[in-house]
Amino acid sequence: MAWSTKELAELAGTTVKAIRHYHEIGLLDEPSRASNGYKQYEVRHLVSLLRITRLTDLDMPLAQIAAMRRSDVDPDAALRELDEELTVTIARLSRVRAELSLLLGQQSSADMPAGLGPLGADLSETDRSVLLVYSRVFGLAELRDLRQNLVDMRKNPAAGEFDSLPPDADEATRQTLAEQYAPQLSALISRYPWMRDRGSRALRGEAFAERTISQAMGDLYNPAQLDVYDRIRRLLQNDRAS
Amino acid sequence: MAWSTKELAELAGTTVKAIRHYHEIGLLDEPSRASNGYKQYEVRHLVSLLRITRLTDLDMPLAQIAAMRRSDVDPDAALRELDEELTVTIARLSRVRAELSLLLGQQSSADMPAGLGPLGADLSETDRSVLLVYSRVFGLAELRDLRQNLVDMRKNPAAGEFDSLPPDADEATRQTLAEQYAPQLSALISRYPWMRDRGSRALRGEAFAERTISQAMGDLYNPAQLDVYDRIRRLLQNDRAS
DNA sequence: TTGCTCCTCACGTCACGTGAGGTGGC
DNA sequence: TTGCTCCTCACGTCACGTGAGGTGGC
Repeated sequence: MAWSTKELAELAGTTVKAIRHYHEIGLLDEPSRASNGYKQYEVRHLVSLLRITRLTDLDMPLAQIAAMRRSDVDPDAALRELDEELTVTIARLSRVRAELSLLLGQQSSADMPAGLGPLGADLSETDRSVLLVYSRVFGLAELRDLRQNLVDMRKNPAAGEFDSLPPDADEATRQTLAEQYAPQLSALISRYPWMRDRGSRALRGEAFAERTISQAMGDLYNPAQLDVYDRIRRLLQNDRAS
Repeated sequence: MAWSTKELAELAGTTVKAIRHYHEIGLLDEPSRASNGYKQYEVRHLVSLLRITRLTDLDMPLAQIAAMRRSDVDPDAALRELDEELTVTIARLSRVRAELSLLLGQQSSADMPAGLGPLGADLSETDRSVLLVYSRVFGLAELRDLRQNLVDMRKNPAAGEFDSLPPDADEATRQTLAEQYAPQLSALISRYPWMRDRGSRALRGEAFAERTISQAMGDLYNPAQLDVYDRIRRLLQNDRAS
């Protein structure tokens, strides 16, 4: 006339396997057995099980339920702790939802740094990669300036040629490209003066930022393109020197 | 000059072990190795990894991220699905918090059925067990009536004697006890008429409710106490018959 | 030589779920 | 005999974490 495992599970609104699991970890006493080995649950097991399911419904870990049973822990303190964790979790999930709705509402692609909002469709894949790398070493404010930079540079008439520049482009071509970009970059640096010593804005130290960025450029641009950057840099230095 | 696993982890705000895990499940390509076997990560790995961490931060399962990568799934649909799950989760956690604050604020003990609020301190452990069992086969409204019943019966002058009734109590004692309880129970049944055919209120069928309750009583009361209940029942039947 | 970093197994965690294979009751 | 229930392993799931034991660079 006692309850079977399945009946107990039904009564408690849980599963047979959950009950067996509670037995395994010693959280729930095993009942006596019938002659055929079937478990015979009594009210005391249902009472224990209901306490467990109630607390697991509150997202309390089984280990903590066990601790409460051994009275290692003040029940009230455990519940308060649970409540604090819930507050944190809910806050996090709400932030996640907010970010999701940003991603969904606008066309901001998922492989752009968070916080930049939409825009990025006007950039090449290389540009987006550059932005992503920069996002790991600079703050959001710097990132916005850099994105604007990249967008403006897209509009340079030489942009197409730079993108498709073959690795073995000859010197004249590289120099011409550099000269086409130099005035624009000069203007950009005047507009965003911090770029002159961007190291000071680096989040994790100047050395790390420089290493990270130079490696990224080595990955993203071919030798000819890198040389164009180098030539631009020298042109701007001469500019300031004169 | 490439990034080490640790550097990549730092850049992406994750751990070395997470990266290795993504390699294992084929979610992130392995980079080429240096002569000493060290991994050499490039920008493309950082870009891939950042997409992964961004989506895991949104609580997207890795399997789904993989599906998105294989373009098995529409990214937007995946994000919307995520959003729906978040809505559900947040709602659940908020309900949990509400229940927690009930448990904390009032002195409602954790081994009472949920929804009954406080009160229960006036009941014996046996009574609380009875209520718990009833809570699995009756609705909340019935449960409230039953609790009131138990509280009222606590006030019966014979309550103490019933609780400590020895299993081998003689017949006269049992009969006297039954007669002390009968009028009160009679009044209670008039007050809550549904109790006369409680089976019709059972949530999961009358047979199940009857079996559950009779087994619970067998567990909770000794033979003498059960006999008292039986005698009360007969007294009430005679009452109605006359 | 010492301390630090990188590597690869292999096993652990959490709360169960999912078969596999066998037995008992009607 | 058939179908249903119960039982016990043993392994799987999810997203990694935690050592163990070995090697390389300075």
